[in-house]
Amino acid sequence: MSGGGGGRTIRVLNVAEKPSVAKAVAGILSKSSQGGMRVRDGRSRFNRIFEFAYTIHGQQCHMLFTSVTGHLMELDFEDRYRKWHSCDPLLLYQAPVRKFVPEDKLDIKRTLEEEARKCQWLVLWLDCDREGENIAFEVVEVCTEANRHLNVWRARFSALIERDIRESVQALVRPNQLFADAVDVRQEIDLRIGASFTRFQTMLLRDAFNLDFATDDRNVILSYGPCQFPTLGFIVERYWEIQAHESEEFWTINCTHNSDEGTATFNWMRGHMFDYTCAVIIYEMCVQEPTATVTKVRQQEKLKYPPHPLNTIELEKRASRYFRMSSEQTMKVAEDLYQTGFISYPRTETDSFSERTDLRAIVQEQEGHPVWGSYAQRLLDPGEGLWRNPGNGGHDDKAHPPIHPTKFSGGQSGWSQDHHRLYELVVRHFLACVSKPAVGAETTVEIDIAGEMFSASGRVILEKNYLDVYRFESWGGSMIPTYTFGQQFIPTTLTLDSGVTRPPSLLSEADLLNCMDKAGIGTDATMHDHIKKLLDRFYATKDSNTRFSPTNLGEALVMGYDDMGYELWKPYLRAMMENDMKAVSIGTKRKAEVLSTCLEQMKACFLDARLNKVKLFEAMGIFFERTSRSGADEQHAVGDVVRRCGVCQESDMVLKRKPDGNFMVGCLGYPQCRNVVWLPGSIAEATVTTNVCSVCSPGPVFMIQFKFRRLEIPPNYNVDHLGCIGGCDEILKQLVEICGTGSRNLSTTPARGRGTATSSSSAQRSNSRQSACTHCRQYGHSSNDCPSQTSRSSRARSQGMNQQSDNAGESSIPCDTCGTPCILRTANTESNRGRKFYSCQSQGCNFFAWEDSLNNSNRGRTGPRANVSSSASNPRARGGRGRGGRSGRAVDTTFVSATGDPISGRRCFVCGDPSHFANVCPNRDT
DNA sequence: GCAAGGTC
Repeated sequence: MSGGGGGRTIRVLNVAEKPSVAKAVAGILSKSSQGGMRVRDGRSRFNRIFEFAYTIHGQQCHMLFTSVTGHLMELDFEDRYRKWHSCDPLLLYQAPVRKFVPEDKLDIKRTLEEEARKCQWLVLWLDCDREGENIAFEVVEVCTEANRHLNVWRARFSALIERDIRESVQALVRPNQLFADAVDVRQEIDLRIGASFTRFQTMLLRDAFNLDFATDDRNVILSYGPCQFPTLGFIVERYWEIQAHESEEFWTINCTHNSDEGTATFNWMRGHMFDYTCAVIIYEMCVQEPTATVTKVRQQEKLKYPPHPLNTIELEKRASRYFRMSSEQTMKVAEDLYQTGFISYPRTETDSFSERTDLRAIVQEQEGHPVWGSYAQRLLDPGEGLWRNPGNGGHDDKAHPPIHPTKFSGGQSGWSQDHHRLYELVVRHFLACVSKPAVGAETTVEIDIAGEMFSASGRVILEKNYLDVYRFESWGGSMIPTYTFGQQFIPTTLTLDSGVTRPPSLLSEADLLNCMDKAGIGTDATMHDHIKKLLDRFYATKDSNTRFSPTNLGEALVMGYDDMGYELWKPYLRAMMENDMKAVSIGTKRKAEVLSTCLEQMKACFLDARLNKVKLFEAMGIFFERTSRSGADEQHAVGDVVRRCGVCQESDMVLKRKPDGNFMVGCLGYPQCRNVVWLPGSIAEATVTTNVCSVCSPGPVFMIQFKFRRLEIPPNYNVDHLGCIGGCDEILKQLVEICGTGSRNLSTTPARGRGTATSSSSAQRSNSRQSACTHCRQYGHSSNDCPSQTSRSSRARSQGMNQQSDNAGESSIPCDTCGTPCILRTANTESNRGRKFYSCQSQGCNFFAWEDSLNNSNRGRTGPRANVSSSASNPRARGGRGRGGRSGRAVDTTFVSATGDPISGRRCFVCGDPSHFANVCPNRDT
């Protein structure tokens, strides 16, 4: 870059990612400025503008320093795709998307525009990560729109430290388009996958099952997201592992030895054995020759190092572990402490301090604290030798330092207990980081009894060092007596003890954060959001011990996708996306290429999931009752689009077949929009074609290929007719006049002469003369004939008995919701293998019913609760989900012991009583 | 009404 060094002062607009950075950088740069720094408000009350003079490469600059608050723009679908019923969710894989500045950011946008118009340069001070680069381009877009002549620069800084900042402003570079592209890719993929799957599974399942946890299940959203689902996956996987665990007995030999100096406990170096017989043989050998010989005595100095400097994930994990504080609450409190200046920025990946940080100054501030002040003093006293430069955790986001105290407090009056705890954790953690490790002396003694090796160890803490201030950690010490190599002794006790294997614990919040961190799910700033989302969505619960279990809903959803064979609930998808993003950011893959490949794959996956929706139904059916109502969502499943709705102007009109077999063209916006076009009742088949009517507007209006029933139309009309519902089709109008519409064919009274028109508006007028059904509020039938009044099972049952599909050999029933034939299929999942079910063949329809639930009047098999208690269909009892339990070990083995006595399995070795094992034998010590 | 990512 060239400074120019001309006499003219240029105006430079500087933009940071957040107000605090704008203030900090402006503060640093204006320090030596002659006129000092002026502050004024922008249009947004949070984002103030700092002004001062500065010289960049000899160029006199009038610096204006302001900020945004994170992303300035949002990505969403274009308006016509934003309503849930506006389109088939499949379309969301190609629906146009747009970036825009949302309402609540318009103030910031106006400030940027106003200031940009008066400036010659724009310098971007966004965080130096991919998201920051993307935000930088959002700022560029807004600013260059207002002033095309702006010279755009990027400042790269690794910490808000004077030297860094002063260097970076003299070494401005151009913003990195590739970094921003990578984020564009992520945003678009997240949006399309999230919205399509969320709409799909919510509309599919919400109204089909009684979701007993929700007060109003109409408002429940069954969301899917590439971060929230893998997070749920971790919880479910652990839960299944626990369910699948089969406890197993094991045996171990323990030895103790009392001496004048105390007691040593020696552990069997084989650990434990699952084979009782083997364990007994070895134990007998030891008992026969019990003399122990010391084979090794090792003394070592051991160090216990203080933790690395604190980043967000560690803060959340430790607050959860030490205080049982949720990650969400931790971040809330940390944000508070940050806003009030007590701690540094709390969203950071960085766990090593820059060499330029004045660590001693931070310690110095704490010297006056009544509790840890004296420790801080010791740290700064060279005579104590307690100081140690902090370790490097290996993470650096290049934007923020590790979390550390920035202002002394002996406790503020307005602080909650959580504020006190968190501040204390941050301070003690920082003091620990710059302290020497604890030092211990560890002694290990190994002995040999009849060829079996045992070991004991003891530890003495020599110097506590950082443990003096970091009260959250401890380092247990235990003494053992002195032993010498070759020394021999007779053990005080030698026992054969039994134990049982235990399943792993449910995941704690710290475990969960760990899993997410390792798998790259979410960022330091969002991980707690994903966890909270699982609780908000009723996918998981957290107990008082901060341990997570899946709810029935969470388990059912994961099980459904798992049964489909998809790993949508595993972290691989996110990992793959992360790899692709990385590739885009370094230029080895192109943005468009990654987007199209990934979306193509996800679209195929979405289509397949939709075809296999029965798996989701099965899984949900295990935990929840089916509803008797057929919800509006289900009833108005997507059909082929005929035209845009002229009434609501928002949704599509689609061709549908009603339960009575008649056709109609209805608006997907139902029930908000009730626009409908009734068609003649004499239609046998109707298919939307790709032909567009050349007459009707607004277009396109896709024409429909009709096939009429010969005997129901006059002989001078063709059976086949390519028609239009836009109002231009005289033949269709005439047939409606002659045959009536399907809507009235349910009624026993002849419909002739009452149907009038096929255009939307006149159809509405015509319908307005009829009264709506009092049950379902639909027109076209009375409440006596309302399909929703007949129970699904009895209707489907009778239909199922009376109707057979025309397809050779295939049994079918008309779909309860859309009338399309439902083909009888056979389940092949573990839980329901061989069980028959009906599934609607219409791609957009969700109807599903077990055959036995339709045929058995007592519905015995279908009660979901019954399934839960049945081990055959209960996935919780399946085993094999996780690591799988071992099969029960062989018992009642008989062998002859060293003493010649027969010994059978599963009895106490000491007294022979089969009711207990040796470790609890009352006679053991005798 | 949907995601995840910034941020107040």
